[in-house]
This record gives sequence, structure tokens and C-alpha cells, in this order.
Amino acid sequence: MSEQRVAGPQLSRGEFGLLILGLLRRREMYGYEIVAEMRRSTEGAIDLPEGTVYPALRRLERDGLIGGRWLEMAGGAPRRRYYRLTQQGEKALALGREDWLRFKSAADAVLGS
Amino acid sequence: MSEQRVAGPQLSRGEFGLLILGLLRRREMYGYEIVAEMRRSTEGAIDLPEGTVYPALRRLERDGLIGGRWLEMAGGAPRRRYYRLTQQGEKALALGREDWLRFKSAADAVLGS
DNA sequence: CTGACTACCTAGAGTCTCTAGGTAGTCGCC
DNA sequence: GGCGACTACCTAGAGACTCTAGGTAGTCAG
Repeated sequence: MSEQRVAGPQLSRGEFGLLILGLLRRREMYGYEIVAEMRRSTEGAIDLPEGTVYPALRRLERDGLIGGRWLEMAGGAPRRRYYRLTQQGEKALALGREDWLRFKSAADAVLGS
Repeated sequence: MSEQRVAGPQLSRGEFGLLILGLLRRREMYGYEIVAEMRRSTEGAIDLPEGTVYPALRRLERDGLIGGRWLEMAGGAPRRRYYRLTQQGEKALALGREDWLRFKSAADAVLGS
């Protein structure tokens, strides 16, 4: 059983997948909400288009890091697919955070910030 | 005259290009040296393969952010191509650092670190 | 009935990273 | 003499991700 990471060891790709896991760590959310919440909680610094988020959610679900379920909304409002972290997702988030901390200080060292 | 960034506004791609600019901010360096110096100054946290670095150097040079020159070495040692920041490269580095700082606190907020 | 909003989705283009090589020379060692 | 290790450069191609630019379908306000 190998460690399951969201991004490569360098954290260069699939970075946003990790951020999505980070948002989901507190509560179940649906795609459209994730877009808005990412923008809100980063004060606009990270503003992912839907075309980035929906495919990322599918990858995360395919890889077993999140699980989704459909919820029909009352009043004819569009249905939502709510996602939550799986156990594997929580592990991946923990590993991803370690990677992030390592990468962060490495990049700070190189950039001199 | 538009701002020239190394990565997109989200800093997800071309991230390593920015780090290369960061290394070059102090002195001229050649590709093979950049690989070693990146590993050294990040204590192994960022260890880019040559197949990543050489194409990145070509892109940076193509985009006018760095300039290269060949230096023949004495004693039949392999010649080196030394790169240094251009003025545009310095601007791009400054912008990239701002992006990095913004991204860093945004990601920290989302990851709760 | 038009625009704005919620909520989902996809195809395809463009990029970037990495693997897995290759070239060519020097040097130390057995 | 031959072998491996090292310096230094390079590329092709696979794979992965992000984003643009749409599309569907419904509600609601004016």
C-alpha cells in the first residue's frame, strides 16, 4: 500500500486538487460551492474556473480521495453533487500538507522571501 | 507593454521557471549548475531532472527573461551555457514573487497551515 | 422575454514535467 | 585497455493538468 499523493513530489501539478481537499476537510461541499468558497476564503487570490474544478473533482473521486452523492434540491433548483473526503483523502491531505510546507520553505529559500 | 509573468496568475504552471529566475538573481549560472544548486539550496526538497531544466531555460530565453552565452572551458572540459537575468527577467521575478506571496497565504488559508 | 443566476458538464488546445534515452569528453582504477 | 563515474549539453514523446469556450436546464426579476 503506497502513499497516495495529490500532486507529484514537487507539488507542481495537481496543486489545485490538494486545495480542494483542503476546503473539504471541514464539511461536505458541491462543485459550484467549491469555486465560490475558494475565491472567498482566499480573498480572490485563487479563482478557479469551473472547467478546472469539475474535472479535478472527477479525478479525485476516481482516485478514491473524495466521495460524491447527488442531492435533489427542493423547489426545482438544480441538483447538487456533494463531495466529502474519504479516509484515503484525509491521508492524502495530510501528506499533501507536508509536501506543501516543504515546498514552501524551499521556494522561499530560492526566491529570498 | 504588458506585465510579463513566468506562470499564470494562479502560479500553477511554470512554477519552476520562477524558481530558476530566483536562483539567477544573484549570479550567472549554467544549466547543470542550476540543477545542483536548486537541490543544494533547498536541501533536496526540490530536485529537478535535467529534462525539466533545459527546456525551461529555453523557454525563459525565448521569452526574453534570461540571456545565455557559451563559455569554452579549459582542459577539454565540456563547454557551458551561462544564463543571466535580463531586465525583463528581473521584472518578471519581482512580479512572480508577489504572486508567490499571494498564493502562499491563500494556500495556507485553505490548507489551514 | 431578456438577462442574471444556479448548477452541472465536455471537447480540445495549450503547457508543462518527466522518463528515457543520446552525444562527447575527462578521469581514476584495476 | 576497459569500465564506471562524472561533467555538460540535448531531445522526443508520453502523460498530466489547466483553461477557454462553449453547452444544458431550470428559476427569478424586471
